[in-house]
Amino acid sequence: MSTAQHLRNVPIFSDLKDNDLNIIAEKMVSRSYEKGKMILLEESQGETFFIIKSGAVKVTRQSDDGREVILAILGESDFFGEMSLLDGEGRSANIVSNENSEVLTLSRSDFLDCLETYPKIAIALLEELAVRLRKSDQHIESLSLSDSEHRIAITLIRFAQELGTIKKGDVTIKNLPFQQDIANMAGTSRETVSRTIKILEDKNLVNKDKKDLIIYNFEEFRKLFS
Amino acid sequence: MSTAQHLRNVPIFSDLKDNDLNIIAEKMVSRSYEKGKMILLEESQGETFFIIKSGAVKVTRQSDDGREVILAILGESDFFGEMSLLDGEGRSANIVSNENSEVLTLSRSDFLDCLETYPKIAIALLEELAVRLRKSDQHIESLSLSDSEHRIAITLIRFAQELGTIKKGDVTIKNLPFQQDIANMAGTSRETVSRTIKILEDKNLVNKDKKDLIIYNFEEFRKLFS
DNA sequence: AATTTATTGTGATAATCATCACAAACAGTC
DNA sequence: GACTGTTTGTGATGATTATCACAATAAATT
Repeated sequence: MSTAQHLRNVPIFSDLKDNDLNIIAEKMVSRSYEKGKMILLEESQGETFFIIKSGAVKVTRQSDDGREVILAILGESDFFGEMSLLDGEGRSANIVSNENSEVLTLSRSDFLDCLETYPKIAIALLEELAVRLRKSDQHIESLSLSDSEHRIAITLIRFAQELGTIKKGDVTIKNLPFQQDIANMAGTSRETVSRTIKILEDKNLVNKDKKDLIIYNFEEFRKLFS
Repeated sequence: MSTAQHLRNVPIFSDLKDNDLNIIAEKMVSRSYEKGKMILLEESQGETFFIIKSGAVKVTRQSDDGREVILAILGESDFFGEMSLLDGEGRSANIVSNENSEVLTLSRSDFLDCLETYPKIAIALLEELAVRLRKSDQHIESLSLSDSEHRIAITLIRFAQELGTIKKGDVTIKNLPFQQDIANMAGTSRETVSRTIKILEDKNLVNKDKKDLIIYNFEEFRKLFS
C-alpha cells in the first residue's frame, strides 16, 4: 500500500483531496521498530509526528522506582507525538513498540505547516484530541472511584473496544495483553488482575482460553461496570 | 471591561486583530451563575462554548452513588464546553459554579465558524488541549502509582500553580478549597486529607492558617512529590 | 525433547486507607 | 451573643489490596 493510501485511513487526513494527500505523503518517512524498542523517550525533545502503519505501541509514564502506568495502547492508523509539537513542551510519556511496528514520520515543521495549510486537518485533530481527553477523564474517574474489580473490568472493556471482534453480542479479545500490562493500565497489581479475572470467570461474565478472552454479552457487561 | 477586552486575555483569542476580536465579541452573550449552581449537566447536549469572565467553576464527574471526582477547577479566562462541540458526543462532565461567576457564551455554530474562519484559533486551541491532556496524563499517573500523601501533595501543587502567589520561594494559596474538594481531586477521603495536611505541617513543609496554606520552598516541595 | 525463561496462579501477611462516629472549631444568621 | 449549620480533627475498626513467596503453566531456545 502506498503512503498516501495509508494516510487515507487516518481520520485526521481522510478529508483531504488526493492531490494534497500525495503532497503530504511525500514528506513522510517510513521507519520500523522491533518489539520492545523504545520509540520516544520521556524528557527528550519532541520533534516528530508519528503515524502507525502496522503494529502497536504502548504509551507509558514511569515513576522513579521503575513502576509504569500505561496510558494507552495505540494500533494501526493511530498517531502520536503531536503533543509536544503542539505546545512546545518536552515529551511527557514514553512510547514503546509493543510488537514489530512500522511507522510513518513527519518532521515538526512539516507537521505545523500542514496545520496552517489545511485547516481541516487542524479541526479533525481537535476532534481527536477531544476524544482522547474524554477517555482520560473516564480513566481518572475510574481510578478515583472504583475498586479494583471495576477498574480491571473497565480496562478489559477498553481492550474490547480497541482490539475486539463482536459475534452474537459476545466480544472476543484475541491476544489479550499480559496481566502486568493490564495491571499497569488499571492501576492495580498483577496478582489482583489474575485473581479478578478468575472471579469474573466464576461469575460467568468472561471466559479465558489461552491468550484469548471472551466477554459474554458485552453490552450487559459494560452496563455492569461503567 | 468590554467583551473584546476580556477575550484578549484568553490565550486562544489573543493572536487576533482587534477587528476580528470585535466581530466575535458581538456574538457572545454574557450570563451569570450563583455559587453552587449547575452550569452544565452531564449527559445533556453540548451546544455552547463558555469563557469565564469572573469567578471559578468545578469540572466534575459523578458516580451513580453520588461520589464525585473533580477533574479540574477553572478560573478567570479559562474556557470550557469545547469538547462536545468538537467531537459531537454528549457532555461527559458536569460544570458547577464554584463561586458567583460570570461567563461569556458562544453558540455551537458561531464557535465552529470561528475555527474555520480563523485557523489561528484552531491552532491555539490545539495547544491548549495538548496542555490539558498532559495534565490528565500526570493525574492518571499519580492516581495509579502514588500513595495518598503524594496524591494530596500533588493536588496542593496543582492549586499552588493555578491560584498561588510566590514570595521568596514560598507559595501561598489563599482560600484553599474545602478538604472534601481536595479529596475528590486526589482520589482519597476527606479524613485522609485532614490527617495528611497535618503530617505535612509536622514535617514543616507547609503551614496552614485558617483558609490559607503556605508551601515552604515550593521548588523543593515539588521535587519531593513529583 | 530437554532446558531455560516468561507468564500466570494462589496462599499468607501486612499496610494503607475508607468508613463510622463523634468532638471541636469556625462561619453565618437571628 | 446565642444558635445553627458547615467544615475540620481524630480515634477505632475493618476492608481492600499490595506485597512476598513460591508453585504451576506456558513459551521460547538449545
